[in-house]
Amino acid sequence: MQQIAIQKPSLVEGLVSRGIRLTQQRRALVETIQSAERHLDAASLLEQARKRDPRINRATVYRTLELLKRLRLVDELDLMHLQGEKHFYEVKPEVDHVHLACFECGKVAEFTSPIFERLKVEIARQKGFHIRTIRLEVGGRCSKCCERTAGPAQCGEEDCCKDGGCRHKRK
Amino acid sequence: MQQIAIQKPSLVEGLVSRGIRLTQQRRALVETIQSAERHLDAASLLEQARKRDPRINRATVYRTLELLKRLRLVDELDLMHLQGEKHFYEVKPEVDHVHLACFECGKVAEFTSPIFERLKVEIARQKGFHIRTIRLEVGGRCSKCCERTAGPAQCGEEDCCKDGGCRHKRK
DNA sequence: TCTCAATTGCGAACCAGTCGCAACTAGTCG
DNA sequence: CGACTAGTTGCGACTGGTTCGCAATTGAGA
Repeated sequence: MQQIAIQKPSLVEGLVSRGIRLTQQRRALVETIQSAERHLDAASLLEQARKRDPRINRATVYRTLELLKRLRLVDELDLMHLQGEKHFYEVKPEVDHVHLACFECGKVAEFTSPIFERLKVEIARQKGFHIRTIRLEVGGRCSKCCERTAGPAQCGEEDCCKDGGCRHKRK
Repeated sequence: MQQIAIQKPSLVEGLVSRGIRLTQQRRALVETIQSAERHLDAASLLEQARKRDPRINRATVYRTLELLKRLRLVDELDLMHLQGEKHFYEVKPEVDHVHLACFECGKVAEFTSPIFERLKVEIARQKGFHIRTIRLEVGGRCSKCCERTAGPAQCGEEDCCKDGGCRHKRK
């Protein structure tokens, strides 16, 4: 039996099926997001997308992201402000997942769990809240960094790092 | 039997016990956060704190918040960008809670659940991730708004609001 | 009370994101 | 196929939250 990779929903299709005009720029942006290997912020999205179509403007990036968010085709992330205030984007997955951001090495891991799904159900039921978007982000120290440095502060800040990392510039 | 209110940890104490210098400005800021009835952003925190000590400067607000975050005495929230890009702050509670932001009426509700606690344990165990901070935010439509307007879009945007609200300016 | 590292105020700078408007274009209709 | 037009884009100025460098001030230990 062949292993079938989890298919991300097609953004182009998502736009066309809603009757949204598919411009050259939107196509380039959307294809870039779709094929990205990591979470892109607006600036790197622009940079990447310009390889497909150099005419794209910064404002168009933001307008397109706004559109995609509104249509719930992409999710917006903060990744615990690992890299300043900017936002990151990913194709909205079939199943919501947790983002685990390591303050030490900067890696971002993803995690799905039936318990997360149960939590969503409980929120909806107990509070009568209709969930449109949900964002669960965790900041701390990943397993590798826990092993590698099992104690002392990495950043030189007092009272910091010792139990899970920090976001200071390294000294 | 007397009902005992859940006590928020004291920020002043938290600073003093760590040997952090307690300036007039910090005291005013910290007392303001502690006694706030709603989630404050940096600007309203400044405004409120100036009633206690008018000398406080904007930069000091940000520097103090940075300090409090680093010491894990306060949590930083986005509240799903309900009101633009600014951040909100609250005294870090004994038990982590979910923030439910209604895109319709703008109210923010809080929610604690044993399932949330179990999820944290599972993240730590399954991924070997040491959690430093966790932030679970939900955007959508609260129960009152679901009752009040059981269907049509509120914002005038097409393909929007109909199942959970949006963040558009109302037309 | 003296001392000095830590903290503050000030104002300029930064940077992600937004806006108004004229020019352009995707997709429809004749 | 070519004209039409609502929707989209590029441009560049702007906004608003946040940060920074530096000189002046201050809390708290000696």
